[in-house]
Amino acid sequence: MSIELLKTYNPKEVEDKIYKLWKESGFFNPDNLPKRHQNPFTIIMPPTNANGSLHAGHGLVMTIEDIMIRYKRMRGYKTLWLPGLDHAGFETQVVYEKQLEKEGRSRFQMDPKELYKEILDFTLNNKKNIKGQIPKIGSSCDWSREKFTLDGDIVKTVYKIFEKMAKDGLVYRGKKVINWCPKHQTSLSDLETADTEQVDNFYYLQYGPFVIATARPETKFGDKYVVMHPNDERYKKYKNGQKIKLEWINGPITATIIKDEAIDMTFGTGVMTITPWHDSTDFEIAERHNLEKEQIIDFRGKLLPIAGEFVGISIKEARPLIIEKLKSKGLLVKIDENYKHVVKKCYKCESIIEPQIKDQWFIKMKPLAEPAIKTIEDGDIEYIPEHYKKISLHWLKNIIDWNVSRQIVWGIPIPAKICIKCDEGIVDIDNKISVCPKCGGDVRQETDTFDTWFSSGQWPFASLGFPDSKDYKEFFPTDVMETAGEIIFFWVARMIMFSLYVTGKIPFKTVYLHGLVLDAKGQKMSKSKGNVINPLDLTEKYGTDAFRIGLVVGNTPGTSLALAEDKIKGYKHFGNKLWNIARFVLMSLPDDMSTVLKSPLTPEDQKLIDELNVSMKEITDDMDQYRFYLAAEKIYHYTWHAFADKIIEESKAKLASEDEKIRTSAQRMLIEILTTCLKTLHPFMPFITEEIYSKLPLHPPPPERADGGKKLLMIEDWPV
RNA sequence: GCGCGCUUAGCUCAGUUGGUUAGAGCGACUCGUUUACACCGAGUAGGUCGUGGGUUCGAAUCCUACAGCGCGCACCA
Repeated sequence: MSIELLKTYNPKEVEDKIYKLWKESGFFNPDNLPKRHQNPFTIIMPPTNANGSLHAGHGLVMTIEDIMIRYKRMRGYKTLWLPGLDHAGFETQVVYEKQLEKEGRSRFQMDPKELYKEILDFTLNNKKNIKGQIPKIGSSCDWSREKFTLDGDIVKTVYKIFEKMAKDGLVYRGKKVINWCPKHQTSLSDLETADTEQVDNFYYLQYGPFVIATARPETKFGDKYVVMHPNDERYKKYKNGQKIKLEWINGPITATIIKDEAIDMTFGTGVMTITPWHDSTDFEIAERHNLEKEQIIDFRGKLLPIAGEFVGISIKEARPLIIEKLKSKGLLVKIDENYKHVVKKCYKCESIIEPQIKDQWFIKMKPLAEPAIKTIEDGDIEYIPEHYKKISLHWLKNIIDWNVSRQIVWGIPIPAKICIKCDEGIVDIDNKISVCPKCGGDVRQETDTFDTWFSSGQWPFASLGFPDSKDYKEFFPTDVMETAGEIIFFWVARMIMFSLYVTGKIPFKTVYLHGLVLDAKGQKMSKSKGNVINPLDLTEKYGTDAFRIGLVVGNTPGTSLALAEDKIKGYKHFGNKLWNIARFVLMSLPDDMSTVLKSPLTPEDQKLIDELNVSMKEITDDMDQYRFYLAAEKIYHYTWHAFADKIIEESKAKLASEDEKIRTSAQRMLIEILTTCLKTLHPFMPFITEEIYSKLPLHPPPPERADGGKKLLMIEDWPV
């Protein structure tokens, strides 16, 4: 054949053209696929946070999911990959607040409506930007079904489910100790705090006849209950409820003895005073004994009037001053300077979380977790890698109620009214309630928004149009949820719970979890370290195909991946190798292919085809078992080191043979192996394979093709 | 404290249900410009598979103890 291909493959010339071709074919949309595509295969894309640009992790998500979808599409499934974008509540609000800070502004000086509008503009901008970036990875998702987490129908579903939960008694609003971030001025769920070990001073203080120990003297102003274990022999002369008078930080007080089994007799002195407003253990003790609770620290992290002379001072500044005073009063017994303990911090800004009592909306989790535990234990959901199953079960079995209220504007408003008189919270999705049903008082609109995971937990069925849509009926439950191992609790476990509760079905049959994408040295990427890799820089430099297969080969699910540029570069070379293989094969073929395609194979060539089929069987097996890291490596190895290095080298003699049978057999063998390699490589390297495929002299397209004869590799049959 | 991982060639990692001389990529070294490709080809070196014990005809693979590293969860003041 005459050949017009250059010696070097140029991704830039090819990629945009090919993506356009795919998109225009309509095959991203399952409804447009040819007749043979009957059984649905569905992946809901984890909605991409619309608060920045695509990062390396997105590159991995888009690649793995596209591999799954392209493979199943070629195997004849009716494939739906539903793309989505996420308003990403708190995450986005944090990003935006940082931007405000840089501009010397603050959200606390802004009208909430104005702030909301600004963040909305910011998000919509990012959304547009990201939508332009996703195709650069080659993602064959169905853009006609794209969803955004703030779409009207999504919000409607979320409201309905919230109302249902309220009716089922799964929602309550209560005064409990919550995690308060003093910087972000919102409560956070337990998952949004990070435990950090640190070394602090541990102060032993004289409290009447007792010595108590604390790391937080600034909370001790209001401590008027002293607690010990009922079985502690050392303190058996003190009786529960007994009053004692003692000198404390700001003068004489009367303390009450409380006996409670929560006390660890072996820790410290076995005696402690409690601060129920700022500690959940203390809160529980206070609840058990019906004790008074008093706020000591305000929501900004400053001391309240109960602290007397220290009022208005921040915790950090107050602590040494208080210790100084205690010392001068002779109440400081000793200081242990090596006290190792764990403090909770805001996972975004690392501010120390200040526990506070606050009225918040909670979801009762035990009734939701139990069916999920059963389903997972029954093996209805496959976890890849499997150990995530244990991790999930462990979390589900120890689950605690979920605070879903956030004091931020960016998110879905909680549809409820709050009674101004008695503080009752009333779920009101239709905005009809104007009088408190409990006390008859006036009500105000709730201003808190939902934890973003409350709505994303409902994403698989909400995005498909639960409960009445055709899509929901056809594509739910979905097949695979592919997402980051990091959000196994935040998202995966909650989707399972929500889905079972709302639809009675599992949301997906398989969970495939990938690890973190790290930099070449194996370090976590962060803007402050300056080691962030922009995936689009790599696709620009080495081509998208090289980026994709480089990301997948050797990357076992669940383990983090060091993204080395050299590796991507290596696969660019592979792309070029493939390109030249195609050039060689095409050069070796005659202009008229009709005899070649029907030509019988010599036993020697037949053996090569048989060996190819054995390899393909193995690769198909790996694909079915989600071992893409192995499948990719095998097809790479076959193409380069079997096909190019051996089969093609040996074919040169055959092609030069005097015997026409040997020549045509070799030609047929070459085109068949090349075609098979292209098909098998297509999920990993879609652009170059599609481009080469379009140049091959092939059989006429099968008659049932909906595309009127366009030879798109994308919908060809998978070999084997 | 409880739980989950990881430890294999200089580096990054595979090794699927235990089975012949343990693999790949990158890197190193030697040779080679043969007309598909130097983004190439032919070849070489390099590992007591973290340590000790056990199961087995046979273990990198299963069990157990220990060590080192990483991560998650937890209300020890």
